[in-house]
Amino acid sequence: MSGVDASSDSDRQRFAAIGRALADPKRLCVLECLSAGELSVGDLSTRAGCHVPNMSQHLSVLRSAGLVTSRREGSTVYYRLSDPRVLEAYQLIQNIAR
Amino acid sequence: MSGVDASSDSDRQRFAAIGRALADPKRLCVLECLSAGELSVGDLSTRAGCHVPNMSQHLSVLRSAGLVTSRREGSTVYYRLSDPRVLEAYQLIQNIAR
DNA sequence: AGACCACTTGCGCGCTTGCGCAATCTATGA
DNA sequence: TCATAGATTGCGCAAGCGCGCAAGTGGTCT
Repeated sequence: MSGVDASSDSDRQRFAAIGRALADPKRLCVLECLSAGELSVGDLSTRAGCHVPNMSQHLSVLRSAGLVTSRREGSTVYYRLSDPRVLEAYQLIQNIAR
Repeated sequence: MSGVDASSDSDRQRFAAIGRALADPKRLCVLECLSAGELSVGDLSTRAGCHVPNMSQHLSVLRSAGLVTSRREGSTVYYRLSDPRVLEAYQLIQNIAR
């Protein structure tokens, strides 16, 4: 438990992918917005203050990293956090940054 | 506690800086190595399998993000984790990646 | 069918990053 | 003082990222 075992290089590659997903202010904004529940791409883009295609790309990064999942209802796609630990990690980072 | 308050854009910028620091496999390797205690730049570079100048740059990124601190003893510089929460955050990311 | 809405994808452009290499700085020795 | 070891900094290049824009896809209406 809680040991810090050495990781293989390919493991670290996957961990780094999560780091990259957390490396952009707009993507962090998305995580904050989704903490209250699922939202559509359009909603997220207005809250983050960017255009829809741009938001779609950011969401693609977050989804590739496994931080969010999507659900389609009619023509609109709703995104949600895939795991509560995602929020834990973000809050930890916020605390570290003070 | 543990509320997810909306952050200002400049706050998210700082949080994202920590994300970027966690976005590289070699830097994650450094965090693993430093989990056991402080190490010199030369030691870290051999463990990460890279050249000393490259490691120095990675350490500069980690230090700018506030994840590590340095201590000079004679001509060698020792780096250590600045906060145990840094390791917590990394372990959380490892768990999320499954 | 056609028009419309929500979203995704592809392209092109700047900017940033990671890297190797050479040069430089700092401290310890002879 | 000179030489040497440890670490940092600057430079140049290839690769990657964030963005806007245009085009394409999937779904819902009349």
